[in-house]
Amino acid sequence: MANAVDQAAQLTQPKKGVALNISSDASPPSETPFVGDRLRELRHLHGLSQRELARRSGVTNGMISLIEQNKTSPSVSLLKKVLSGIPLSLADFFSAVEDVTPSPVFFAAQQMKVMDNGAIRFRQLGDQLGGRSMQIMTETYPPGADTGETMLTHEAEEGGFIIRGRIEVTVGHQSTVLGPGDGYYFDSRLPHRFRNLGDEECELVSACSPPSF
Amino acid sequence: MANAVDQAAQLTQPKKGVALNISSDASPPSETPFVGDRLRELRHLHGLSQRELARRSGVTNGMISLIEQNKTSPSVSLLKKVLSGIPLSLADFFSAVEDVTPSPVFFAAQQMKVMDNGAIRFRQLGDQLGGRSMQIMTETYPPGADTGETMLTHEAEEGGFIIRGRIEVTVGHQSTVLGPGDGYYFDSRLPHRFRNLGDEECELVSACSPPSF
DNA sequence: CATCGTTGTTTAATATACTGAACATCATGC
DNA sequence: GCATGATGTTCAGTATATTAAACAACGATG
Repeated sequence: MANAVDQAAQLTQPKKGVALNISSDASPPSETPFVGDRLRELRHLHGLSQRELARRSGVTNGMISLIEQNKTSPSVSLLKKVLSGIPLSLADFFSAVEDVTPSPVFFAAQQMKVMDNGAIRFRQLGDQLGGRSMQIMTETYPPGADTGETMLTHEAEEGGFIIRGRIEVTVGHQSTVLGPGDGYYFDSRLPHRFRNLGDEECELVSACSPPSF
Repeated sequence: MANAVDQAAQLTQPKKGVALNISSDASPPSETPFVGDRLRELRHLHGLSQRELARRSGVTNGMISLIEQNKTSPSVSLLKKVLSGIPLSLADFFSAVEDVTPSPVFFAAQQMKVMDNGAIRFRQLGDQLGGRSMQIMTETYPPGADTGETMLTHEAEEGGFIIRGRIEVTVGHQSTVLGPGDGYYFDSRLPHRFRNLGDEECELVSACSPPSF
């Protein structure tokens, strides 16, 4: 397949030593410039200095500097050593070329999205979950609260821990009453239902992957 | 900080080729042996000879031979040239065969796997998580408990809610103290650390997708 | 101000990657 | 038998990657 292109490419082979222009005046004998760019980005993302990464990986800081400036193309062997200090696999290093800055963000504290079902109260971790792989919530069921039978069409898994109170969990045709410290885990496509049969409030922490809404 | 350690470390630096400890005797100092293996496999898969691949990629056949015997670790730049003759991207070359085996099953109640870090106690939801997409746990940190800096090489996301007590969460170079009702969410590849700085036990519910261990 | 302790960059020396050309084998054909 | 042409390997020479140590610049001490 497509060897006309290949033949054309051969014509452009830089012959070598004779025509070497490199070290003369300017700078860049560089190839694969994305390598240095990505390394620098990753290093910053992890809050490491060149020397700190050097110490962790057993590579000299000068080498890391040269790589990041694309003044040299590291051997696979050395690059692997460098990445071991982050740490990151070669596969991830090269695969995430497009994945440069998207989802991986950190946040904490109480950026919660509170939703209300009339009876049941949800506090979702993070007010927007675009691009995330999980949806984590606390769910509070007053006495008598009932989700009714819930069905999801898309593929997901769901689980959680009971924090306080008791609640009846029904999945498929199995039914159990769970209390503090108990947990559940099931395929979201199965019909499921949560009911607080007791006379005290029930709270649980749940996680769903991928997010359901 | 701590340069006595650094000085000590310098003493142990393997000076160079002389002190090579790696392989036995005959074999050269090869690292990343999978590179040569994978290249040879791919070349055969495409029905190419070393010389044919050399011609297409503009790299000498001798070099390809050396790489495939793991007698040298090619520069990223050269490896890219070689792969362009197949053709194949660096990302595809390094992307390992990650088998995704989905088998979402249902279970409930208290089939917990309790683990112990010496200080920190984990209660994992479900005693086996083969094929599951999430790992859900309660984690209990006694006063003073500290995970140390934790890093993961594989791609994952992680989040949780604080149930009781307070805990310091550090992700990348950001740090926050969280209390009951607070939560966190981050990319697991970022270095992270949990420390209980207070004098009362801290409990939280966490979820990780995909499971980390 | 001087003196650390960081940071990233650069430079001479050296180890090693890389080339070009040879070597070694195994086929095929005459 | 000696060719010719394919294969993969090895070798000397050269270009380049890599090291160790210096340099330059910024902040925080005191």
